[in-house]
Amino acid sequence: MGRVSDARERLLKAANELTWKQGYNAVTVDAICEAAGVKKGSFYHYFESKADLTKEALEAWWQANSRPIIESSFAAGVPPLERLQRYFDAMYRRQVEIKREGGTLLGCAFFRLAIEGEGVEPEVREAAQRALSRKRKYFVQAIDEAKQAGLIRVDDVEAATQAVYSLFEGAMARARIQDSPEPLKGIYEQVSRLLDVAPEARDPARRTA
Amino acid sequence: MGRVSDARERLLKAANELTWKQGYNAVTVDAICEAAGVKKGSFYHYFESKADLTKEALEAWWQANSRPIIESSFAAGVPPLERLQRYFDAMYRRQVEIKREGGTLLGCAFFRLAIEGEGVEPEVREAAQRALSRKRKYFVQAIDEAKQAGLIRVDDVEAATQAVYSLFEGAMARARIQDSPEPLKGIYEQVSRLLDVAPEARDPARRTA
DNA sequence: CTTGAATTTGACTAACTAGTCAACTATATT
DNA sequence: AATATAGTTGACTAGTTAGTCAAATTCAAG
Repeated sequence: MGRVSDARERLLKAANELTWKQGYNAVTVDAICEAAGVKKGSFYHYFESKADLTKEALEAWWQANSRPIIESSFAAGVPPLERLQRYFDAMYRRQVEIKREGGTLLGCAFFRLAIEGEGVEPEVREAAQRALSRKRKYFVQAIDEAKQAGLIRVDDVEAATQAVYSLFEGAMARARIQDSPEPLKGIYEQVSRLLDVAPEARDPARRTA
Repeated sequence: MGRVSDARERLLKAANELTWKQGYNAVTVDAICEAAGVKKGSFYHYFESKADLTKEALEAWWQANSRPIIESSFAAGVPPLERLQRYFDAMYRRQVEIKREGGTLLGCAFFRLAIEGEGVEPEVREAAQRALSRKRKYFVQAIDEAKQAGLIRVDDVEAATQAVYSLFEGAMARARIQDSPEPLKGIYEQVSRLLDVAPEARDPARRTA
């Protein structure tokens, strides 16, 4: 019973866009409401607080955007190293598109928020960290499988995985800082050195044997 | 003539500490004044605005803290690869100490600020970016020298340097996010794989020949 | 068509925000 | 000791902030 509305979804979307661009503390509830075309009274009908909205917006963003992209790159049938390559490629293209559409390259929304540290409600930070940790698991699994399949020769797999993930997130963050996709170029080549990819497994997209 | 005061220095110091921990927008002028033991009227005697203070605080921090540390690691007499090793080591120890002293691991103050993007005055962001770019130059030079000295075998030096720097900043940022120095462990080993360090030049600190 | 729950609205508060200012105080220099 | 100058103070403004609320509106379901 009662009327129906997509105001909640519009608020989640607006919150994400603004927070991704400007940061948690720079974004006001009023600005989110205006961007969503929703009055403040309605805002508090749907969400308890700004922190509550942001937390839910992050989770919704993960489910609706990040997860589909990452899962299509890290699909089960794809060979482990090619998963990484696909993902780096997808992220490069995505960031270029974000910049083309919105004028600014934004990097990773979760990393952006998680790094804010104190000065952001713990519940929000935790939501961002949760998403990052889910993302990292895809890296860990792919690299583990690559090791088991003998595609990489690295000894300390855990340390190498840490490095691969740091390199990727670092490049994404630097791309944002420089407002340019440049740091994201050719990541897979660098990663293949970190993992000591066996020569016969190099450049999996082009391999024939 | 007139009286003397260290209020300006106290303000710079307080601004840096608070902004590093909480971020630019989460920190208020009132909070900075209170931490510095300075009344608001005095604040505006020394600085035009919050952005002005932050900008100057970043520059002062670079000159008084970051630069000395980086220059002692990247000293001219030190072999290029050992410079990197020294720097990673110094940063690891420093972050551990910051966490011990302040309860939270803070990572890189400039990276933290530069990543905020819109929602921070351009002058402030530019000051942070300037510091990051100065830092990066030490990496570039060391790696160039290593290449010229035949210590590394990597072909695309520029791409490798980008990766080394992304890996380092990514690890620092992740250390902050996780509030743990874990991602900073053993970075040099990973870097030496990125650079394809010649076996005879590995682990420069321990080399005898 | 009635009902009643879901949704919308705009005016409201109380706290906080950056920044201003004129009067006041201390002191280095002469 | 005089005095100009640098530094200090606290009360002030005007705008913004997150969050509240009671009344009005809409519409799905009976």
